[in-house]
This record gives sequence, C-alpha cells and structure tokens, in this order.
Amino acid sequence: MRFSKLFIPTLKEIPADATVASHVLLLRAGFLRPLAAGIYSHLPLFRRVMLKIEAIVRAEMDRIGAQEFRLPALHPAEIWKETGRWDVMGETMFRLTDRGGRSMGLGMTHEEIFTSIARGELRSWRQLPQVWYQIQTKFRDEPRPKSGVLRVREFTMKDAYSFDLDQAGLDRSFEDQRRAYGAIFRRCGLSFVAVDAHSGAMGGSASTEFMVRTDAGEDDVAACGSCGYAANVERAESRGAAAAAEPDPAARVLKKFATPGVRTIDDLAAPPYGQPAARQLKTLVYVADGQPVVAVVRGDDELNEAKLQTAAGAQLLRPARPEEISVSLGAHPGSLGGLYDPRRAGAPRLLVDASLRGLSGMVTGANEDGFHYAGVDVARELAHGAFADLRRVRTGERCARCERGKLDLFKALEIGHIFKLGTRYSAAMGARVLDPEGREVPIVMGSYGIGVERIAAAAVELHHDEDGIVWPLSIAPYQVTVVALQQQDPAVARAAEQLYDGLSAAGVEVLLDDRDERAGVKLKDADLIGIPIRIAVGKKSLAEGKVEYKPRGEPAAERIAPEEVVRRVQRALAEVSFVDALGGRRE
RNA sequence: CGGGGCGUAGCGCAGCCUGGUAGCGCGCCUGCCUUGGGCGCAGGAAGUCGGAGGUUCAAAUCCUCUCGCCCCGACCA
Repeated sequence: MRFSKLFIPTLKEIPADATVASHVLLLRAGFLRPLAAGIYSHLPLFRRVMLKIEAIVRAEMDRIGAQEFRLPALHPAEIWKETGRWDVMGETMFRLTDRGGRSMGLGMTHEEIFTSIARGELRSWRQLPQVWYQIQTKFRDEPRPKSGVLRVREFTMKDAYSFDLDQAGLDRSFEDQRRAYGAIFRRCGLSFVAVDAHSGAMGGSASTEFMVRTDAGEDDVAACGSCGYAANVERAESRGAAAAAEPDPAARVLKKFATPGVRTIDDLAAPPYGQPAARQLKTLVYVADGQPVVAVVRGDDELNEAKLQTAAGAQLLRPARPEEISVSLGAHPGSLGGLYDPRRAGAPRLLVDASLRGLSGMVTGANEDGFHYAGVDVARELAHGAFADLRRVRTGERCARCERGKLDLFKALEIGHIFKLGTRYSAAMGARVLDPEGREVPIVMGSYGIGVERIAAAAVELHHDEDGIVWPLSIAPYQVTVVALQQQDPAVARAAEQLYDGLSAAGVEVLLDDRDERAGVKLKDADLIGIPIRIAVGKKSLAEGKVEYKPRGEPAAERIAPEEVVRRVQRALAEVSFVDALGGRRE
C-alpha cells in the first residue's frame, strides 16, 4: 500500500490524557481514536494488527479442534436469570429495554448462550467433547475505564467453551487450551507467565490467568524464583511472616481498656497505647451474598477480598456499610472485634486468618465504641470462628510450595484466562447428555478467554522505545516499509517503486512511503508506527548502488544491493513462519 | 462510589485570580526556499471559550446547575 493514499493520522505531540505507553503510542501513531471513555475506534493500522492477532488465535484454536461460531451480542435477560448472573453481574452489565418492554443485556461473556445451544442439541456422550469458540465484541460497563485500550467498556474477546462428559475430559480440554494459549502468546511476541487465579463471578474450580509483566497492568502477581510457583495475589499463598513472639503470661489475661477517639490501627500503635500493629487484630465486616461476615487479620496484614470471597463461599462480596456494621457488632469502625456471642440471633459468621492460629496477647476492639481488649487469646476468644487464608501476601515472604523460594510481587496485565467451570452452568441450565450407562448427566464445561486488544497493547508495552512502537513481525500492520527519502528525485522514486513491486510480488506486506515529505518526517513516522523492517532509499546510498536495510529494533542500518532486498526480507519472514509452525517455540 | 484535575481553533496550551476587541506553538492552505531525522521565510483560513441559567452596562473570566474527559482511591475499622 502507498502511504500517500492511506489514512494514518500520526501526531507529533503527546495526547494530554494518555498516561501509559501503549495508549500514547497507539494514539500518536494513528492506530486508535477515542470515542468516549473506554470506547475506541480502530483505525486502519490497528485493524490490520487485530486481524493478524485474530488469525493467530484462529490457527491455534483450529489446531486443537475448536470450532468457530458467531453468537449474538444482544441477549434477553431471561437467559442470564437462569444462572443467576443477571443479578450477580450488577452494574457491570449494560442493560436496555426493547420496544416491547423486554429486558435485554449486552453480552459481557457467553457462557449462557453457548450452554443454551448445547442443551438444545447435545444429547449423547457420543457427541462429546465439543470445543466451541467465537471472536466477538464484549461489553462491560467498567466502573473506571482507564489506561487507553487496557481497560475499556467495549472490546474484542476470543471466548472458547469446552463440553465434556466428565472431569477427565475437562482436564484434557483445559490442557489443550493451556497449550494453545502459550502458542498464541509466543507467536504474538509476548513473554508471559501463567498464574493460579481466582475464579470470581465466573464461578468454577481451577483457573489460570496468562499475565504479561508490565507496570501498565492492573493485577499483582506473586512468583517464586525458586520453584516456579506463580499466582495472582488474589489467591497467592505464602508461609507468611514469622508469628509474633510469645508475650509474657500476664499478657494472656483478657482485659478491657478505654481507647477514646481511637479509630485506626495506627492510633492504637501510637502513644499512649503503644500496641504494635503486629499484635493487633484487624476486624472487618463484609456482606457475603446478603449475610454479614466478620473477617479478622493481623493488624499489619491486609485482607485479601478475593480470598475472603472464596472462604465465605460467596458469589457477591462487598464491604458492609457503616449502619450494617453497627447492627452486626454494636460498635463503629475503630472499636470492632471478633469477640461476640455467636449464639446471639443474627450474629455474623466469623472467619479468622490462618496465620493467627495459636497467637495470644493480642489487642482488638471490644465492639463498644471507645474500648478495646488486650490479652486476647485467639484460640480462646475467637473459638467460634473458622480459620482460613485471608491475608494478602507480601514481597519477600517464603514460598508456600517449596523450601527455599521467596515470593516476588510485580504488576502484570491479564491477557487470557482459562477456567474449569464444571457443571455450574450446565446444571443450572439443564444441559445434559446420556452417558454410556444411559444415565442423564450434566455436561462438564470449561471457559477460555483472550482479550485481543490487550494482546496488541501488551505488545506495545513490551516492545517500544523513545521513538515509537517496535511491533513483533508476526502482528505488525505491515512487515516492511520502503521509504523514499527524496520522492521528487526520479531515480529515488523509481528505485523505491521497484522495491515495492518486487516485495509485493513476493507476497510481502509492504508499505511504500511515497509521500512528498521531507526525509525527517518520513523516518520519524516510520519509527513511530513501528514497521519491523525499513528499507530506506535515498540519493546518497543509491549513488553507491545500495539501499539501507534496518530492522526497527536495531540501532544501525546496513547498506545492501537492491537485488538483495527481497531475499533478505524473505529470510527474516521465514524465521517467523518457522517459529509459528512450532507453536511459537524457538527450537 | 469517594477525592483531585481539566474542558478555549484539528492537536498541545496561555488568558480566568483582578470582568472590557480571544492569543501562542504545532498542524492545515498559498507562495518562495530547503531537501538523509518532525527545515526556513512570508501570507492566510479556522474558535457558539463543553452546555444551561444567573450576576453585570459588559462574562472565556464571577455565581449556580449540568454534561464530558483524565488521574488517584474504593480492606487498612
């Protein structure tokens, strides 16, 4: 294609409200334009990148026998009510009403829709397994769209669903997807980590997230440098910090004391109280599926809400409102504690962080405003509670899975997530088949998602420099750009045209910069847009019968004969095809 | 949802505090010049100052409301 005829609106200045690299560069280089908060138009260059990524996704899905569908984005409320997710999804789901007054929602994922097809058509174990997928626009009314294309309200997702007769079949389907995901991300030029993840509102048992390490990400990952254990901090486990030293026996005597005005852990740690945070019990009240739950962690630990949700077995979890806290515990935040009579009508369930097991001499609120207890023995006073892992791990803590490893925490961007759903959706929606013994059993399902725009954005986050984007060859909008440095010079223009024709004839995706612009402008744009291979044609090198070959990421150009260009380019492309054929592995 | 910031020409910004003819840079158009890293010179087009209401002789500027965008937070009791 000729640059002079394309719509590539590059920006010299940095857009004011872009903060992360991928956002800045995709706007500046003419790939994206915003329409509203978290809603972007894909310009021609971005469209090409998206199609490249989708092609890789399709190839790898097809390779494991998955079949492509195209399902509606507009869903009747009824089908979401069948699984209860019409309510669970809350405000995150875009909702509307049709002219007949029927409630509808815009699809944020497609478990219900695929399951409805499965229940209508799948009857026998002989039809299983089935693996179905689509690449569709998803809508999510995020509370806070941000970071350009990283967290948006309308985006493209590859979502796949597996339907198996039993758990063993699901295990195989899950493994197929795990391998396919690795191949997809490697082929897209992304280094990633697969981590244990929290299943959240999707439900189900095992789940693995595919994460790209970048500060632009919104998740925190804990990884062990020794054994390879990696988990989203939402569910990462550690051996924790060492338990606080055993206090003297006198401190085991329960004693109530006045703490007027004390509101926080810090207040109590400061004079005149001087109770170190590590000796305090932090008490938090939540509402889990409508029921109050009290969670207790050590004063210097943070509660991990995802872990609490899991421990409480809740679909929906939120912090309790102030008035709910007063009703549950009889006091206001600042004086809350786990010491209450569990037999009292309406007494909330108590969950205690497992790291507190056996500790005594602790300090906690007395559930009476302005009073705390000292000398709290967890085994004695919190006996009515259940222990569970509730605390957020911290960097440097010992790995829970191996002997000498330490956990490293870092920011990461989620680009894919695979779940073992089990029978949650099939049971709720009546998707059953007859097994070989003639019994009717619910289909065992898995669900597997990839964020397509996020792959593109992650590639930019990982591969850019101060001049612009450095696209991986596999997903670049064009593979090669031929830049005519002096378009007015007939010899230069002719040489550039010949290279363009030669490369095009060889099947290379090439962008010819034939604009009547100064060399500086063209070279700046070429760097900004990030085409992997640049062939510069100019008077100087042409005088020696040469043109300049320069991979985008390399510092220097190489002068080669024009006749060499096609061969050089093909050699670079062949390397990528070779790697692609191996599922992204360089072997 | 809580907090903060910002809406002035296509883009980036100044002007607002202290009311009085709407400005700068980039981009765009024309001409000359230049031609290997976002040239130079000259001329030009382009803005209901996000919207509504109010105060005032007079509002981009002050007041009220509203819409939009960005950032931080949304366990830390």
